[in-house]
Amino acid sequence: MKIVTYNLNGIRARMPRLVEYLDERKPDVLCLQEIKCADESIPIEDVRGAGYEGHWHGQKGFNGVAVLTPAGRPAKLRRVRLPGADEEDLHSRYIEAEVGDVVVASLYLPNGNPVGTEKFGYKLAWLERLRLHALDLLAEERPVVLAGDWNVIPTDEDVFSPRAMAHDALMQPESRAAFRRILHQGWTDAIRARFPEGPVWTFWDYTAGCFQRDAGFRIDHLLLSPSAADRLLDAGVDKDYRGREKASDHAPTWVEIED
DNA sequence: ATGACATTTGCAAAATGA
Repeated sequence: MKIVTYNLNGIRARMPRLVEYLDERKPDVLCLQEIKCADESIPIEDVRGAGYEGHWHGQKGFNGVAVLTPAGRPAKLRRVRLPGADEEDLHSRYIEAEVGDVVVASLYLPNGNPVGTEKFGYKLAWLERLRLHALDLLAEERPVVLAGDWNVIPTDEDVFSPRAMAHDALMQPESRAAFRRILHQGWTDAIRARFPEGPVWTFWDYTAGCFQRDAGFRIDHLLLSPSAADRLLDAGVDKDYRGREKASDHAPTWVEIED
């Protein structure tokens, strides 16, 4: 079972890449982020045409997440948005579904820049809400995959230049500590389990020729619960999609677990 | 410190991103 997370940066602008990906890689589950589109504007017929169906949690202009599965093997929707006191949070950043015996979440963490503003506070608060929900998910003692754009660079190994990014919200000590607090509940970072060291990038900025000089970082993560980690077969990044025409700034990042 | 570039909204230039 191949589970993929792909921050599209606009589903309408990215339809050729999305359909291509479904055709070529045929993922069992595709978690999308930043579809930047209200539910009623999603090009759903083109997704159907590629043989997929989805649960959508869109938003006009920005954010927006989804979980796609092949038609005829529908996922069962479990929830949209994170639980928590923050009922005024209208950002579409979380959706959770059940695919076979596996729970899969597609999440889009707040970026949090600039540091020192309410945006950074919102990021940390969101991570805390996610931490609490992740505990509940672990308590179910079943295979769970937390897949998405976490907007956290976990360590200095995960960025082309720690110095260049030193003041970015993605790698502040508070962001990293919050990520670790979740990880240390008992989750396995699938990419680091497969590639214990060295650079593995999932994002390359559009500016300054970052992709051409391979100046990227790792912010798209798939966290596996213990029983999902027991079934880990492989993981990777489909980097070639980042080099194609009209590419997203993120590359599809995936894990394969025993079916 | 700024902007490099990209997408969306709305139809110019601002908001958002990372």
